[in-house]
Amino acid sequence: MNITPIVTHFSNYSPLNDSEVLEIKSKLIEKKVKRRQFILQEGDVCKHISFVVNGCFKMYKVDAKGTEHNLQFSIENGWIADLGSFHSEKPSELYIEALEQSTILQITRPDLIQLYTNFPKFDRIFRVLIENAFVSLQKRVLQNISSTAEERYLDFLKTYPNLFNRISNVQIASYIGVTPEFLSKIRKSIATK
Amino acid sequence: MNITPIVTHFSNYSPLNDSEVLEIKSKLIEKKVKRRQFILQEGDVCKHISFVVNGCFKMYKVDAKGTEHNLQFSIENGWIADLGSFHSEKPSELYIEALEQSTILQITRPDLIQLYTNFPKFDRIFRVLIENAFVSLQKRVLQNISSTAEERYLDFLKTYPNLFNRISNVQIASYIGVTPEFLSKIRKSIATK
DNA sequence: TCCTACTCTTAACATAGATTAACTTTTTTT
DNA sequence: AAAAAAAGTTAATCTATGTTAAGAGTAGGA
Repeated sequence: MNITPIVTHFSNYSPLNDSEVLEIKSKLIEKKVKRRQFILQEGDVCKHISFVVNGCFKMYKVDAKGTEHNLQFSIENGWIADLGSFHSEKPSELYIEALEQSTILQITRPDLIQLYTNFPKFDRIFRVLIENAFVSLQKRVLQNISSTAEERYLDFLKTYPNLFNRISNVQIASYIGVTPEFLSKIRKSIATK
Repeated sequence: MNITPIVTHFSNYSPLNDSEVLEIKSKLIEKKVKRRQFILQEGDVCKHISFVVNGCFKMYKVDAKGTEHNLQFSIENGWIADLGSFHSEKPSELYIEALEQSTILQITRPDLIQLYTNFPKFDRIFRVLIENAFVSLQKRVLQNISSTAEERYLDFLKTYPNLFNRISNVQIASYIGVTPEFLSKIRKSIATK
């Protein structure tokens, strides 16, 4: 199990010493996930937070009509979990599915709590991580209530330049909250400008 | 300066000992704010996070057309700040304005960092606080991309029962992302069901 | 207490985006 | 390589929501 990516990731927030690296290593579970495979399904409790070593995931909700709505994508060096379910230990309403063959490193809730207790530094690291995620989400909420679909699409391309050439427009449409047909119309309109 | 409300608030996450209470006390700035007064305006760096002792605030963005879009409300025992600006120390694009005569307790960034350093417990407390805020925001994003305006309005009433009888429908409309005129239509349609 | 500014509602008309369905192209699986 | 599945596009039609404008009700500040 190669834990270099996650150690490097944490070190960007706060350098780790040897005992911290050992502790982390003892708590990580490596998992290989095939394209289209789920690591969380509606009704299950989210038992792990997952760090993406390589590959790509989407987290989404399926509404009453059966339509998927993408809440989040994660690629290399990102995290993915239904944090609400993970902390409340209640069944999730979300799915997490691999869009590509992927490798992840998972931590369970008891292990994460132990980690926080033994090394308060991880409280700090995860506080900063989640603060950043929170700020990004706020930006997305603002955009959802104030921008047109075209603006949201253009902003998506700008904000996630490493993602848009890797996932289908169907997935992007679901993320920005329009139908694939309408996104197609938007793309045509942009192209002919 | 009465700091009981904020001490009680923190104690809900993790009990504070005497030295922690003293440290907090030394860092808090009490501020009385009149209705319609701003504690943050576009272009200014957000210098404080503010705990609401009593009163009510809205945080919003003004778009190119001059329309306001409400990102967040905060009442008693809530926090309000543009966390992005606060941490990056870059100018904010947001306004924070009192909807009622209010009292707040503010902490500056240097003081907060000192607090984290002296008492790692606050890393923990704020990590949990922000995790909860993050989960709520995720729910809002999902709703924005998957629900109708009527569903979002009904959910607002359910989620914030202490707020809807305290603020105008104009403010609610701006929060759920519709015009006041359309919210009026929704309310009529609900009433005649 | 009055005045002014805001809030709420209604209605006619306009538009962004959804729906349905059909078809072609590309990607994935076997 | 073939078959199957998914992605992308187009167009016609429909619907949720926006816009503009006007009037009545309410509340906050002087």
